[in-house]
Amino acid sequence: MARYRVTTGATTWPDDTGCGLLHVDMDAFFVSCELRTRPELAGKPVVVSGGGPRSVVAAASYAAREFGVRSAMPFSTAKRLCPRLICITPTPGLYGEVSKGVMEVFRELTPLVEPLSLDEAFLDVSGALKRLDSSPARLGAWIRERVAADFGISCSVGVAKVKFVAKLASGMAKPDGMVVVPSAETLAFLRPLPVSALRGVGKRTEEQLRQQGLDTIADVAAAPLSRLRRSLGRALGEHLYALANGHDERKVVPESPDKSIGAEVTFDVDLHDRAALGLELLRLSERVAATLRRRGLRGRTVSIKVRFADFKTITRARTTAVGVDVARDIHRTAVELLTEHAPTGAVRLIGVRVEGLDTESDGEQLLFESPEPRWRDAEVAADVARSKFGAAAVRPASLLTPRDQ
DNA sequence: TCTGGGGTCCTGCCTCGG
DNA sequence: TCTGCCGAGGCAGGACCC
Repeated sequence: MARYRVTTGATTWPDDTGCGLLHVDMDAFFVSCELRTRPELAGKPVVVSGGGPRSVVAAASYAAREFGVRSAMPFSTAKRLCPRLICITPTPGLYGEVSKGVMEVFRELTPLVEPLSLDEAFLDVSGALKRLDSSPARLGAWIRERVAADFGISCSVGVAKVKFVAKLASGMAKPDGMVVVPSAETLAFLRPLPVSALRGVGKRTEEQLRQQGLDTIADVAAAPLSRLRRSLGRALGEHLYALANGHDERKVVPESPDKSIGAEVTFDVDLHDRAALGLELLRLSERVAATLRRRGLRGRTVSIKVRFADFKTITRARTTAVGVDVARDIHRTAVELLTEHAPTGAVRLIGVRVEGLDTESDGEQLLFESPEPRWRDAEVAADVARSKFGAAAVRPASLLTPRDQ
């Protein structure tokens, strides 16, 4: 794969004709953000992690990765692998702020920027090449220089004809590199890769494919479509067959509407007490409702998620006639679901989610049906107070601690 | 190893109404 | 009036992604 790599300061450029898609991925993003104010930690094994007994690693520096530390790994495991590991707790707001700035740099090139998360985005530069008198690979190099100069963090870029190949390419470019897959070489690039490189193939599907003797993307590309449909289901079978043959019709979509908003919490120690769980549901409902109102959304379906001590996880949902964005309404439904439909037992995680979202204006007439519009006014007033005086400024009385009182 | 938190999408099952 | 069919929508669970 080394032949696709473009070295920094290159004077000759690969054939990138028809490669209008860039995937940009920040390297160890959360850690890189933190290191901007703590340069003395550069080159050391550092992770960003919550620090609680059940925390996992949110991001690991490349020095930490040399010890086998990976993101999503329990922090306790990471510490065992690397006893000298330095742990930084996440700084609220920091990553979003840096991300916003980086995305603005991307938009200097093209309005077709699709953020996938805080630290990565697809860019469709095909329409901008003429205007900028440039090529995709040159624009990729420009982005890497600008992000390093303006934000002090490195990023990796993949350049290809279709989204999923561009994303694979940026993964191979890591850290701090760029990989260009010429359009004509898409299939040759894909063929030797393991099936797990296909988007949508996780642990389970990989196992299933390997049991059928399909180990590489070339194997999947050559497999009969009917067999893939049968063994994986229609949607996934067709999806993987298309990807394996280099087809990915997805366009770069700058904005896609939210489908659901949720919040969940894992307790340091399992909770048994239903009253305590009810309070946690209230806390989570407050967070979800505030996010809904901030984004001008309401949702008709409220669901709860309960994970028990043995890791068995259930979800329960209820759809209402009226769209909600008020914590009191969300909480009421969540508690009903918990008491009426969830078995008792030690709980390690609880969550609340609101689905079936619509913008406030779409559901304006529903306002008149709302049983308690005054609660909404009160919560909106609380939003304003929080924005002025901080998140802890206003809370329901039931969430006050003895110290607050 | 002992498993976060925020999401999306898919599948299978069930119910309901035409 | 009863029955079967079918599509839509709700719901639960699972897989996956970042």
